[in-house]
Amino acid sequence: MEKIKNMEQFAEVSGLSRPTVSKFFNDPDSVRPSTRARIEDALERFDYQPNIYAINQNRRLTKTVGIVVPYLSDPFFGEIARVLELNCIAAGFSPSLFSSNGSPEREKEVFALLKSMKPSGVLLAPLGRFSDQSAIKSFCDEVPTVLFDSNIEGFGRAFIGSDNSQFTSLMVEYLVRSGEPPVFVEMKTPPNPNARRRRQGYSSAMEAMGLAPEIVQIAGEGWALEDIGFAGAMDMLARGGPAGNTVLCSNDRLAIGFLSACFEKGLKVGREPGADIRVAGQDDHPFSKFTCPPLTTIAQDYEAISAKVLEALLATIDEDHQQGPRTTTLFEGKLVMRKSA
Amino acid sequence: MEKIKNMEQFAEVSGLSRPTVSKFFNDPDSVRPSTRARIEDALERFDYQPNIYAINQNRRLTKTVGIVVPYLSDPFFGEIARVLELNCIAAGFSPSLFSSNGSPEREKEVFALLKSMKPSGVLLAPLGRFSDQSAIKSFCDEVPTVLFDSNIEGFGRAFIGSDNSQFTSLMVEYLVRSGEPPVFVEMKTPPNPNARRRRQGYSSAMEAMGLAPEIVQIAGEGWALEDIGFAGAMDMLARGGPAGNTVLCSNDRLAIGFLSACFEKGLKVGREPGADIRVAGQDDHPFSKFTCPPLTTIAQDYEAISAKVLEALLATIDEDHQQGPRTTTLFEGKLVMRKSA
DNA sequence: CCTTTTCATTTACGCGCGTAAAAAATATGT
DNA sequence: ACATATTTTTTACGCGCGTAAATGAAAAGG
Repeated sequence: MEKIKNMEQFAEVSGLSRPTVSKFFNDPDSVRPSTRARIEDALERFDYQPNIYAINQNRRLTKTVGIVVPYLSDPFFGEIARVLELNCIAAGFSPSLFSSNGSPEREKEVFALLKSMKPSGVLLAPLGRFSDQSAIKSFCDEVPTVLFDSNIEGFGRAFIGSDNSQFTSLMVEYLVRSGEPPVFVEMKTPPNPNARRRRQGYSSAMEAMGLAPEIVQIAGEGWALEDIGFAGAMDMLARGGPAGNTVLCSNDRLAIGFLSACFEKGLKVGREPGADIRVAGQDDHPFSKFTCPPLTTIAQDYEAISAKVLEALLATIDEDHQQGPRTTTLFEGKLVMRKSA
Repeated sequence: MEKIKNMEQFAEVSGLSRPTVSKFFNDPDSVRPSTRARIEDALERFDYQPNIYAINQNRRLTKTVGIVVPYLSDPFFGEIARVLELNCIAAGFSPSLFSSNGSPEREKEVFALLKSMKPSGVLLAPLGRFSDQSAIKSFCDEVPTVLFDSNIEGFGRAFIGSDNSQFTSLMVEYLVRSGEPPVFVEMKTPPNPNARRRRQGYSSAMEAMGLAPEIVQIAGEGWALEDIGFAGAMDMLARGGPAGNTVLCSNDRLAIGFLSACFEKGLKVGREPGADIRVAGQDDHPFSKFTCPPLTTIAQDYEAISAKVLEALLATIDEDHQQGPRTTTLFEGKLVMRKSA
């Protein structure tokens, strides 16, 4: 199979003019079916693909979509990045994936990179509390950005996420109905703003039921949430355990660490008569199904969220001239009853 | 801060000529310190960054490095991708991350994309058995590629991975020394070639100790390894369990599913006197530390592997003219004794 | 102070493609 | 078969930058 180095040559071997071929690559349906067939035929016989750099240089906007997640080795973000990538491809875009790696500096570098890529749009899950707010602001002003997972009020053209207070109150309701009211366990300095809403959701749900909220804030920095949950739980258990026999963790990863600590201490986790403690989480982390016992949690609908994220991006790309108002979409969680609570 | 749209204008405001500025951006040290200072000063006052597409169009090779992993929501690959990304940046490259998503078609698409990106090199963890071999071959011929995790003999300029048979024999030795000899549990049709070497390592280690290897192959396709491990274990346990009280899983993810099934069946896992069964894995998956009980496994040295991967890439980039022979580097695993076996 | 070396500037071309306008060819309807 | 609408070709320009060669200016050395 012969190598062809530019569109000029390819046009020649396919017996057409370069502008026609160019038109084909921008949209195969924009040329006559017979012409299209000739090009596709030539594509079989010759090895050619247009130079993406030359293409993108002349387009004001490229067909690229940036996807930015705060931490790639967190399976939650790995999974949502995977689904977003698939959706982008299906929509005819070329996704470009970045991880901030938990570092605000890296997040800013990614912004600079993305700006220079002139993407059609960016799907951004910001670091949250640690993000350089002004950097995010100026980025969102320049590039059509849809925020997900972690909201920063007023930034970006849309936010799609979970209704965190609904998550928590749903779980609190279930836990209270089926046993003792839960103690809420969270990090003292959580890296992301969802945690705050979950705490608030917990407090108001408890108060609405005439119960006194009880919150335990455990120490620790960074993204090793399981370690933090484990250490926090060991600490709590060493001090006589939580007040009551039920714990609601701010997220599944903390809960996974908590469960591990319970096992270490020989506590039987679950809702059966002989059990010592109930532990619940939130997020339906990919691994929650396999903890021992399997973790009762609130499920985020990954597919629905990422579908909506892309929908929002497409919407903002279309109406780019007459910008509509910023929209916020919150998905409700579903209770996933497993054996831990 | 004024916006500047091209290098011409930027050269003007910094009082230099465009070629000089161009030289600076290619290597800040290639211009006189005083000139460098003037440019960096102008960079503070004006908002300008060169158009990456125009830059890359004229370079034969870009400063990009492609990273391809088979499945991004697998925390193992998430973690190794994260570390590789960091190393690339440190080496002055701009990493571009792709996931094959478990699909050979997607893998080929990624190859096409990468070819058109003219990267300096590519770090590739192929899908393995399902990969289109000829596609990988032609890709490796065209782009300097370093394979990792999963080897395909003869392809790429180097392979860096784990010494899988060492992993297994190390674990077999430990298990035999500390209790009954293990039954080996693996998928009937594992997606990746490491599994085969682990099976072989198991067999030869057992035979070397005068023991009869016993292999259980469980059914299942795809990348939901925990589910497959769980179902396989449930099946085995329903049929009276493995021959003996010790199970060595081909990898940690299967083991995690296996542990979950044991819990479901009320079996006590561990090496203490009262335990029913011992379960071990391989890989030291990020979550193995938090299973109940924590999983005894063989640790891969992520940092060492990814450092070596990048080193190999840099080597092949330098000597691009006089290609040395393909090198293979295998890292030994370390036994991580936790409580499951 | 003058020569040599180093660095910067000028000039000019090319990369591979988008894209616009006008002319030519082809398809469509009657 | 003709007029009209659609598609394709021709021609021509521009994008932002790399890069090479020749010239000019500044730094270094004696």
